[in-house]
Amino acid sequence: MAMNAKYREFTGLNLPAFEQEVLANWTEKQAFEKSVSLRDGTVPFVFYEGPPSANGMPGIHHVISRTLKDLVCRYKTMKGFQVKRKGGWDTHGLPIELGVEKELGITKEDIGKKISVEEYNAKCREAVLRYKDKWDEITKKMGYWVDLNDPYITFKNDYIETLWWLLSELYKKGLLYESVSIQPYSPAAGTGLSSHELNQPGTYKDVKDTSAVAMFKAIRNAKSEFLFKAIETRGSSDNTQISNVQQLLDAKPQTSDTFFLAWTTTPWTLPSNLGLTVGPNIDYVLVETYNPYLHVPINVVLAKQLLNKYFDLTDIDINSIKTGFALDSHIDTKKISKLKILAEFKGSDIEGCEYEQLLPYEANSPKVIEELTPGAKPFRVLVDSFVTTEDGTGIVHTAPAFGADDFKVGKKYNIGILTMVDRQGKFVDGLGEFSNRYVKNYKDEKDYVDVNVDISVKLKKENRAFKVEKYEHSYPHCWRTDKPVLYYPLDAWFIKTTAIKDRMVELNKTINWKPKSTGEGRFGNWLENMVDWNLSRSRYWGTPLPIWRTDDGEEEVCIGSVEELRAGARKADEVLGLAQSSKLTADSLDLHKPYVDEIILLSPSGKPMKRVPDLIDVWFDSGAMPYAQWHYPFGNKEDFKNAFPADFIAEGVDQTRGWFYTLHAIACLLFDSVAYKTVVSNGLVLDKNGNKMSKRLGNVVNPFETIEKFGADATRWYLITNASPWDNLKFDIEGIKEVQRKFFGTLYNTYQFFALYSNVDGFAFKEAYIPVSERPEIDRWILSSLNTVVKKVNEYMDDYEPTQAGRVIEDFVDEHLSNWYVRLCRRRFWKGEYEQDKICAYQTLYECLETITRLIAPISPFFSDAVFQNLNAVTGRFNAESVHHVDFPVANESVIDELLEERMQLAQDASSLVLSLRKKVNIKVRQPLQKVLIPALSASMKEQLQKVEDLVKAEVNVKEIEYLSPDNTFISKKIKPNFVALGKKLGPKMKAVSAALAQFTQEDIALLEKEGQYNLPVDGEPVILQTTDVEISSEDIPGWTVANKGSLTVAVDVTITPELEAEGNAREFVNRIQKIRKDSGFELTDRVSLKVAAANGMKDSLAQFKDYICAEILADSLDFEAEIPDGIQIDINDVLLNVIVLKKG
RNA sequence: AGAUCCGUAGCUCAGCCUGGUUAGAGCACUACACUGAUAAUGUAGGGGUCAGCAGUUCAAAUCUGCUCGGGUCUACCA
Repeated sequence: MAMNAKYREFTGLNLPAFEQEVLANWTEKQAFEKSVSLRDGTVPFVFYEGPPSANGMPGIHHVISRTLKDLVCRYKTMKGFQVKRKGGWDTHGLPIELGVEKELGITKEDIGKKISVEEYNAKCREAVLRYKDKWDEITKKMGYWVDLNDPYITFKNDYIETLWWLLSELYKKGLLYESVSIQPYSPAAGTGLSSHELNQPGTYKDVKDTSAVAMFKAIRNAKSEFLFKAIETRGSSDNTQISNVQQLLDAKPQTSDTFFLAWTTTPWTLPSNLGLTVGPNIDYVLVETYNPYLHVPINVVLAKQLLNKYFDLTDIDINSIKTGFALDSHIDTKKISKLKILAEFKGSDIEGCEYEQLLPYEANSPKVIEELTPGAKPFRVLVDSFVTTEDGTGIVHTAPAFGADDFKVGKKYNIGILTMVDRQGKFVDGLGEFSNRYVKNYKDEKDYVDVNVDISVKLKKENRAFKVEKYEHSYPHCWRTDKPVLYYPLDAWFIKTTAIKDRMVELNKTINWKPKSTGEGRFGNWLENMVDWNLSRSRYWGTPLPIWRTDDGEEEVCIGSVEELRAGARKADEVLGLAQSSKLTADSLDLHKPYVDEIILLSPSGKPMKRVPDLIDVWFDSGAMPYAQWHYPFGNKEDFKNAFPADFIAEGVDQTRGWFYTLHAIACLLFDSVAYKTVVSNGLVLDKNGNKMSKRLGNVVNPFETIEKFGADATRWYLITNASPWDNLKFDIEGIKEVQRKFFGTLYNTYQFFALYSNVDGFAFKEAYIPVSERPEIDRWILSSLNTVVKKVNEYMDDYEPTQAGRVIEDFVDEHLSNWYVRLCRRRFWKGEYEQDKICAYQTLYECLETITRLIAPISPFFSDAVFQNLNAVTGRFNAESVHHVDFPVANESVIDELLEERMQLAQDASSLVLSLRKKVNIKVRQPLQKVLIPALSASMKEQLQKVEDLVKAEVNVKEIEYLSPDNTFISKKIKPNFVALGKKLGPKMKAVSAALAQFTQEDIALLEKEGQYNLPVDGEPVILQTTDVEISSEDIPGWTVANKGSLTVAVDVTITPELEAEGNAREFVNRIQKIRKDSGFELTDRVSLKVAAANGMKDSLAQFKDYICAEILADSLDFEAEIPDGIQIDINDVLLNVIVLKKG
């Protein structure tokens, strides 16, 4: 390795420039590839790259999740693992289709008409990697190391073949099945809608619909007998609340007609009604009342909690209403004010009660129902927990075709299914006056008459409507046609994830979720409430479902490989006389539409089979990447085995039910394994005001600009340290600037400082490593702190807490290394000869810098490598080309000295206190003072302070420190309770004791200290206080200026004696001369001669400290002149004098 | 509607798990210092109903419940 003699020095901190240089260096040396290959033979650490879609531009939110992924991979590499990172691209799916349609100015309906499926898909394929260049660029510039030479691409035949294999495995296990599901459907557009489409802005609109409370007439039989009995006995009568009900009470039952009330906002679904659903634990009541439209007596059943929606119960507590309650008043005319409660019961009590069909026609006759669903038992009361008492009547009109819940409960009770609306959105034939009418105005008819109103009117007339009104609610609309969506039964293929739900829950518990709550809460709940995975998509650009079946649907096959397809096609060719094989050669093969749809296969009985038209959910594509990226099981079996499951994945929290779920589901289903052991879900990146970034708001941050302007490292450091990855990040450019200035600026300064003096002294770590124990206190201290930091950073990184790791490092660099170690040690670097102490200082600072570069390498890969390489170029301590090829620092526990770190904290606090006192009395630091007094509360405290005494004296410029022993009576003390200890002991007496302690005199405190305990009577009972029960600290030293922080108190003797003043003058003078040296552009080592014209007092001061002055300013001579006309005038403590500083030689 | 995260100084965040009496830091602002690291640094100052309410406790930013506000995901259902 080429060695440099000198450390490289820079003219300024320009992070982007650094980075370009480092990038070129990486490319040239193939640093990434080497970082992987250097770990050949070591334990692999498996990482999965969640494939981004390259049909859109990368945003700043991609930078954060990729930073997270990158830093973990870099860290693990430095920890000795081999971390391969195969990249990938997600290439299928709706966003791509939509993008293409927008570009071509077409809609879905035009596919197959204006443009062939073939052309359309070719366009999609083209669009898919449109921004790949931009992605590659951001990947490179942000320093994300991922292997993009051989990425997996989801549209490739090999990739799809693995998907087919997985699907065929599922099929073999009986986990892939076809069924009807209720999906959002747009009759106007003639297509099903995905949840994504339904979540487009503006699809949910507030609309006013005609809603009806329909009356379903109960049939008297064994199940419902108790209701009719209650009508005959008219309830148990005596719980009357309101008078004037004699009439009601005396009358015989006027009718036995009994109705279940059920509310709907879509009356058009009523002809398809097959059931009524009640909640098992909801309280229902049977009420005698009358029909508000026809004024005929009726009995109705509804949820008790919803009585007041229909009945005038002003000021009456519903819960107090019991059977027998009667009311006949006229308070609110809008509601019914005449009722009697005849019975009360739970929903489960009326399970199975039958009722008459509400709107019987030819098309929905029992005969038709039986034909559609043999054995179906419709028109019954069902029980399910989805029913609430939020709205309506607590009884849900159930039309299985038009609601997911309805479908589910209908299936449970086998009530059959009626779909009285066709795909155009109009009623089918055989529904009397409603036949062929559109259920919503789908065709923009000018004189459209709302069929829902007509249905309601009919119900009213027939004593089948209890209440009809306009109801405003939010309802989804098709984002393309703006027409209301309806939920409609469509054929779809499902994966039976519910079959292994328990196993998925169980395996999830073994996954390390960051943060934990996402795994337990969001993901855990999602698993608990899982439904089967609806795989089908009616689209064009995606992975085709590999199922072929005969026209009669009797025979079907699920193809699991290309070879199987070829064999099947050959067989079909032979028997059916086709020539398909040419479409299936390696060159011509394309497993997309329309090509695969053209392949005809042969059924076992010799019939042709066609592929079912569905594509599969793109989430299956990405969830299958652990297998498909290797083309498993068709090749690379070893690669797969070594890379499953993943040790670590990371994506945005929005992927919880996306990628995280599909990975988990497929792995559980087919491999009975988790797909990943640790998953980090990061939060969103918001703008600085906390708004979501969106193109519409124009608050999107361009990651290219950010990185070019501030550098990738500053951006990465900011993203990681500002907030935990899983918290949302309010992205503010100012924050990056701060990181740049504060963290990188400081580190850069520290390096520059080191390089400057090392180059002067020729330090190259050639000397033997000086044992830490032989180094000065402050060196041992910074090395102890450094190792403490190393220890913590390792712990945090192992725990996937990079934010904490970064903050610890940041704190060390700013507070300890720069603001204390370097500041206090500056003289050691530029004073004196190149001997032991100086070498100690160089070795110590070097070790700090070198260790820090390795610690920050995962988070800030560029700057760390630049500094590391510059250091290593001179010393050659590592045989490595890059910081990313070396090992991560491991803490040397033997160097960690907690007492030392503690006393240095004392020194820092003491110095800070003295400086603040100096400030208070306006004495500058350059003016020496004689003495500082510190009360030592214990022997150990005194010992601790003595060890750092010299540092404090130098830092605050005082001559001596004097300690006051604990038993002196000179200082006044204060006492306060040790709450933790006393609270446990005293409990409720705490307050009294606390108050008593506040009243303690100096004598009381002294007594307690002397005796070791104190008898304090509280409420007549004695309380014995031990010294450990209280905290005593010094407060004041009479006659001194004091300051304190915690238990540390310092006092300063502010008397300036003539000697001190003279020394102050001398130091002030040195300072001025140094400034002149610097201003004159002298080198650090230049020797000078000095001429001074000073007056009496000042002259004496300077003469007295002549040796000191000459040593400080590297002067060979200091001569006093009477007058120097052309000298430089300087001001020493308000005295003006002239000097001349001449460079020698 | 459900789940989940978040709410502490003008801004960005610690502290909360494990309750303890003056609630911290950085940035920004103001003033004063310092100066062979200088696009730095120190000291001091102002700035807080710890979102709100209730509870548990001798003691609550911290534990519990509810409410409000913001984000995300899921759902939208009579």
